[in-house]
Amino acid sequence: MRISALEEYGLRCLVTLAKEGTDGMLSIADMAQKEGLSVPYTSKLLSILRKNGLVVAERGRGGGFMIARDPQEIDLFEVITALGGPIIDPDHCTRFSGQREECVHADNCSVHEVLGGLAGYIQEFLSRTTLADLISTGPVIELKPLSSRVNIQSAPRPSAEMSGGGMSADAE
Amino acid sequence: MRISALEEYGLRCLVTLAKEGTDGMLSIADMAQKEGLSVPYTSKLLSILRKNGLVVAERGRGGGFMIARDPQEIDLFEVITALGGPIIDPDHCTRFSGQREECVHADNCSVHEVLGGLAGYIQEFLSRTTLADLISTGPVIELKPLSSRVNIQSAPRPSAEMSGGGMSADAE
DNA sequence: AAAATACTTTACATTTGCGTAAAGATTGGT
DNA sequence: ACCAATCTTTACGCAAATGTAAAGTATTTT
Repeated sequence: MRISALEEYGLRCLVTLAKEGTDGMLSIADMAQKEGLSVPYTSKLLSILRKNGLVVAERGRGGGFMIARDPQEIDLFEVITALGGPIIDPDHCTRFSGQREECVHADNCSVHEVLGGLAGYIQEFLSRTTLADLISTGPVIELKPLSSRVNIQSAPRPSAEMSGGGMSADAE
Repeated sequence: MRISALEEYGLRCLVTLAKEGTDGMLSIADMAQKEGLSVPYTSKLLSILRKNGLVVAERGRGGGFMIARDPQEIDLFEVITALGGPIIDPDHCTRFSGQREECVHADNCSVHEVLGGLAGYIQEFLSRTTLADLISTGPVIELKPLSSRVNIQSAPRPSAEMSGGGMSADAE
């Protein structure tokens, strides 16, 4: 359960483009420069965003990328989903079926249910935050309404450790 | 942003152990059987859970694994963190620094802030759900209070479950 | 048109996570 | 003691994600 590199960097690029306004344009080189990323990687990133309708591209001399819509009309759920795929796969149960064809908990799976609930919960948070919220001028973001924050990073971890992995996005 | 295999399967094993009660014991072979996983993989999973203090192991003939505490005392944040690492890395900013030594948004990073907020939000959800909530007998899990759900891929499922009897031996 | 600019696509190397396999260590029964 | 059951640890192969590289396509300027 963590943010993938594509999600992180892609969101950043989008925020940077949003700051340029709906008619401002940035080339791949510009963006790479601004974000401290390599040109090829930035290229891939913007390409994914374009294929998902979040930015529009213009080719040829003087070309570049532009945000596709008003930042207020782009929420983070759309962005994260575009870059990292769905929070919970539609084929969750076949993906995590272990050695069998079908998951042993095919029906009556409390784990799947609670994780589905979590996915919805996350979606709710992301949906009510837009790019516009991320480019407001204040030093600290004012998160929308009921964002009940909690101190993060405080679970005890006795020993040993492992890391979970991310997944990637796909687009046409 | 998705659930890793370790998180999914590890949580399932823990739930299965929780159903056995605080004095029920399951061997790796039993668990592999019950969960439809391979024996070596189950071994690794339970080993991680043990190192994180979520289960206790007993070696030798008649040995196996037992849940470490009352299911009511184990919340999902601890489980997910144990299996998949922190939602947001403490070294988030150096991990996602692009080509530079330090992230270009080192300070004043609205993206980092909102993702930190998301992590806290997720933690809040996971913290208020315990293993006990996942082994209740009702047809559908009753998620704790304010879980503002949104429709997503999780269909409600009927329930009729039984937990198989385990084997037992004495505790460590 | 030719050349320069800039996006587009495909292919590839590297790293990380997933899952398997095999050898080691500990306990209990005979 | 010895053997069998069972957890423990380490090492390995495979697949997916990360990031790079290079060749291709479109547009504008001269």
